[in-house]
Amino acid sequence: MRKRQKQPQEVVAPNSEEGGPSIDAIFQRNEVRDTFRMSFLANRLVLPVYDEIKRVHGLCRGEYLLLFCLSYIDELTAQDVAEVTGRPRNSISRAVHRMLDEGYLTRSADPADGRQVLLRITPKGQRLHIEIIPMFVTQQSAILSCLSAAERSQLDQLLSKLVLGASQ
Amino acid sequence: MRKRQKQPQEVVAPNSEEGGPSIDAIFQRNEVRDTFRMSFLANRLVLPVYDEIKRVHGLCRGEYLLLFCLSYIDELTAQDVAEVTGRPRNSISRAVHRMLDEGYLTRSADPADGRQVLLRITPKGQRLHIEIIPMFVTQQSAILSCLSAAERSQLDQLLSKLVLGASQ
DNA sequence: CGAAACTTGTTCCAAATGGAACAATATGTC
DNA sequence: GACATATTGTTCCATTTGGAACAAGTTTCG
Repeated sequence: MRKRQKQPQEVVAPNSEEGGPSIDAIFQRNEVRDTFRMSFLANRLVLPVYDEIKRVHGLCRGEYLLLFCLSYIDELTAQDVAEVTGRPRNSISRAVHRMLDEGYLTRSADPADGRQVLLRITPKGQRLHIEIIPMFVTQQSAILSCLSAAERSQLDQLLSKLVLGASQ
Repeated sequence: MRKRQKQPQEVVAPNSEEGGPSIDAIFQRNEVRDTFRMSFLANRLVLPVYDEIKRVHGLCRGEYLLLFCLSYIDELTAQDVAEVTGRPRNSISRAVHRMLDEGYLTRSADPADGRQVLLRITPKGQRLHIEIIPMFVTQQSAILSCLSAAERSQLDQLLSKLVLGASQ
């Protein structure tokens, strides 16, 4: 009988339980295995945490990504964040206003360019970031726990190389 | 001056151009590097192709994922697809109706269980899949082109292991 | 059998998302 | 300087998305 638990994830999951269709076929026997396994893993890493962030703190993904960026770089414009996160500018704009209202951000006109507005994280925003980041750490550790230290370092190097190559 | 091209991507991109904030900081110096690099890569692999699919064929991501699943497994219920793709059932339901209207799918009552409906891909759906898949292949090749054959095989093994571990 | 509990697919609704057009400012070129 | 062009942030609107409730069918277990 079909009797599997729902798993929050994207694309495809291997499924070894009897009774269901042999879903491994999707993962094993397709032309773009790497693409869909990567997508699957990314979503496993990230989606449960975004759900939790929304549940606990009421922030949607775009809003948290804004906070995340500003946690590592002192000062950014909305345009910077749009480029960095790859989201359209209007989404950033919305997120900025929401985060301003909540007091997680400050905004100041750029004296050098009247079009731009400089964004900075507030102490309140930093506290929120510090509260949230452990969720990602936990999730990442769980997913990576099946790798040995050597394998993890391999993965680290491969990801570096790929990200560098992909962002030219 | 800030003069970078917009790149379609998620989360964060390293940015080596002078003038902008040193965005590498986000990628290099954070506690969940692997998570965000993986997310970045997944989106680089997948988003431009989904955009193209929508532009050319008018299918949204959920609709294409449905087609994708049925291309590799003969017969699935909506519930199966929901589990496999990790999307909520109502999204699948919508996608199924849309794809039925377009003639990419067929539906037949399951004689063994009156609640379920069995989905199958049509020849028209298969033709569409065959037309789309090369886009993913091209994109994946481009992203992986910076790895040697040995590194690609390393990556393959690591992804297998991770996916297996992540889907228990 | 029959009542409670569960599963499947659907509809309804509210939120998130992204494209397009827009006003304000900057830049480039003559 | 003046005009065309580009950039930034915003608003508007249509689409996508996901949670919650629901009806119909199935299973469990007394």
